[in-house]
Amino acid sequence: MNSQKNNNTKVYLYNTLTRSKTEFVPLNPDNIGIYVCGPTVYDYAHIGNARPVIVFDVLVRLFRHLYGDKKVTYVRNITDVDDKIIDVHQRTGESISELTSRTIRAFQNDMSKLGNKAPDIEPRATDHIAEMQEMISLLIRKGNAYEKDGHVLFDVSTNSTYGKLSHRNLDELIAGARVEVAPYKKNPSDFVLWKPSDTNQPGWSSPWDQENHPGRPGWHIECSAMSQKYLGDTFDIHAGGVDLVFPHHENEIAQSQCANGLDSFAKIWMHNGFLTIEGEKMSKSIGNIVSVRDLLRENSGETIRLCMLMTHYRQPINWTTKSMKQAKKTLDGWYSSLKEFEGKGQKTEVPKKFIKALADDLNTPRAISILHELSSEQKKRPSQKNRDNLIAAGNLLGFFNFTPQEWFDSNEKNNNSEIDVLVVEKKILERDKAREAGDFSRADKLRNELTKLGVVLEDGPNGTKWRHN
RNA sequence: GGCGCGGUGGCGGAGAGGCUACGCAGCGGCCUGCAAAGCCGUGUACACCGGUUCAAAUCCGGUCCGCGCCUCCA
Repeated sequence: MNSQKNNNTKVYLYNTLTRSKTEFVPLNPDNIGIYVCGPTVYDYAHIGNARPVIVFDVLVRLFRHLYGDKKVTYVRNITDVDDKIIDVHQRTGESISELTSRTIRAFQNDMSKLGNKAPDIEPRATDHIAEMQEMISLLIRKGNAYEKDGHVLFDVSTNSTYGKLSHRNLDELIAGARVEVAPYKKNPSDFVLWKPSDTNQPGWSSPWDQENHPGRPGWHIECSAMSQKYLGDTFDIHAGGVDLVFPHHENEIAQSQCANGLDSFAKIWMHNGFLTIEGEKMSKSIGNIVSVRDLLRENSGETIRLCMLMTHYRQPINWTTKSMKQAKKTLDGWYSSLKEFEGKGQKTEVPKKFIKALADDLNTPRAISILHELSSEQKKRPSQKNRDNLIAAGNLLGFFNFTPQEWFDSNEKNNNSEIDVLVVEKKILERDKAREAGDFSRADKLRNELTKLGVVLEDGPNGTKWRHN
């Protein structure tokens, strides 16, 4: 319905390339291209993997709202060839194709539960080996890459602008190199475009095979090849976690620009901040990896999403159960303000200031404060219009996918309580009788019993309602 | 060592030269048989030291602390 939008909301985005916030001007307002680095599929997604997905889902929603549903192409890749995948395969014996397709399904399922819309295109690296090989050949022909012992390496010294994204210069990189220099590298900073596989590793035949030994691509080349295929040589936005700035994105830029021209490739680079768990880095050795799957067992996807969006995307975020509780409480409040005038909602314009907050480099915390305002307005002066406003704004962030009834009912499940509804109803009836009879001490006793069970009673003009605490 | 980010009230978290952020919690009140919800009101803040300015949490310099990347980890 909103395929054609005209509006004059200016969007400002922080660009890692320039280290500044500038007005976003689409290369082509009829087709805005966004490429987000997706997961390597060797294990269930953890909460850190979810951050870019949620954050850039909001960006895509905003763009669709401003420019029209059909005017945005959102690509998020899937890395399904990688040494970590091979490791898991060799450890567990599960075939690589089984492991990756199972993990992809789980990822898509988890992300959808977090309120994320699927990307338009979700290309898999292994479906694009030919495109990668083509780009590698081109780089060799142009003199930007060389072959050595079955490896193809990118020759960083041929790229005068190398380091412009991460603001490093080659001399520093060489001087500060902590990595052992592989014997086949001309320069310590050269990186692999293609490498030979052992017999027990997945491989594809290539022009660089030695004695018919197949090989596999290096990490960075897939994003260069796939973004080019689906978004063209030059497109609007490339995004991912900050940790990808170097070397991944730096290397992508080097490959793509050497292949397609120095002014090609993504115009704006966006990076979300890092996430820690209760103040510590998430790591296997500490054993504090929090999977989305586990969180979803006890929390609604909307709660997790709100918790994520309460912090601005470029800020570091510390993931705690405390902030999850606060997010849950906030959503309870919003949903309870939606109880009135339920039913025939109307599509309304999303309040301007809400859009403006998001258009200011995705300022979700400010957008959320406006949601509070709208919710409070609805509590003070309930009306269909106020309700619709709150819903429209919330929807744009991916909230309010439930009715209030569904929302509060699901609390029950998430609390995984063993509250017996019949017992509760019976006690409430007893209490009502006691109250009518003026036996308030008995009424209070019954209330206390229910409180202990985690049931909150709300006496209103239309009788007593109850909900889970 | 190099590159980069950050330190805001009890907690979470925006803002970025002068104007209440906001939310949670707290406190006082209204309402209520009592509560809950809701409403009204309210306190506490910009790591430290200098500087620029009529005015600095916001700009500049320095110090301290925390974190990330430089290891195909988002």
